[in-house]
Amino acid sequence: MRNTVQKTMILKTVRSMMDHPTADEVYGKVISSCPGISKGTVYRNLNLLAQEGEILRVSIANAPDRYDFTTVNHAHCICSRCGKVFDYRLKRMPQLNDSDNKGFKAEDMNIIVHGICHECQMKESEEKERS
Amino acid sequence: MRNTVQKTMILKTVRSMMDHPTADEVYGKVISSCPGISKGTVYRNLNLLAQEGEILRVSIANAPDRYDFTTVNHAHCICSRCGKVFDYRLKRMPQLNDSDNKGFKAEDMNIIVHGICHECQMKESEEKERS
DNA sequence: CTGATTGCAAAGGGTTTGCATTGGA
DNA sequence: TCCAATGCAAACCCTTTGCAATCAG
Repeated sequence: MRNTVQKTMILKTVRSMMDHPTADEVYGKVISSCPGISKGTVYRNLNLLAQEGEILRVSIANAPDRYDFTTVNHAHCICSRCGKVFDYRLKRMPQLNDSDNKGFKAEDMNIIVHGICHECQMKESEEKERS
Repeated sequence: MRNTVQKTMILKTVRSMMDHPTADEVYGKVISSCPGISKGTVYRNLNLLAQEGEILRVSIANAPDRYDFTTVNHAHCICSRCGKVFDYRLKRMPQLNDSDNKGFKAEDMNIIVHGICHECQMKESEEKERS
């Protein structure tokens, strides 16, 4: 496992982006500090960094994966209109319990809430008023 | 909205499969009662049926979508080894609450637990013994 | 009749992978 | 030196889509 310029810059870039960027968005930003870097390298290193526990990969069905500088597990929500992803605050995170689940050994839990973000709700009611 | 033979058979097939089949698995089964049906039709009708609320589409990151004859929302777990999907029983489903989340209007929640199923755990310990 | 639905095949998006080349330790 | 990491492009998987033909209402 080597420390390449590319890997270092990718990690630094993800840590500077607080808005759950996609691999493509990370690529778009890292290319300025690391010209000529390839998309494949970005994908490879994001995966490596996630495996090493440096960043969190947030997989969302029917949408590109996101990367999160925070590695503590928490719920996310995604807006069905604009596709933006936010942290979602739950009163309590549900507990994993293997005993009720036929010996399934749980290791990780992903919670994704689908809905409409505040901004898109505003836009929507504006559009309704106009018509 | 028409009632075609294909749509009827697809619904009947999903209702007969209790193991969270993928679109491809539904196709593999429906083709015997409906020879010559195309994969596109299966995808299209699974989507329609999910929209109509007849079945539940379970989207899982980095894995093909599954279809569930039960439409009440519940958590699922997927085995990282064999890819099988099961229902996952939680002590309590977390509550959606818009008030803590900057006006995000939550509509739906997906919970996926990743881990190893009982069968694969058994296989794994067998393999360890053998070596 | 007529437009919704089909079969087919091609396109699509996001991600991974094979390979020759490069470069860190 | 030597193998891990890179850049590039092609392959990959799952799903959707465009189109002419078909068929249910």
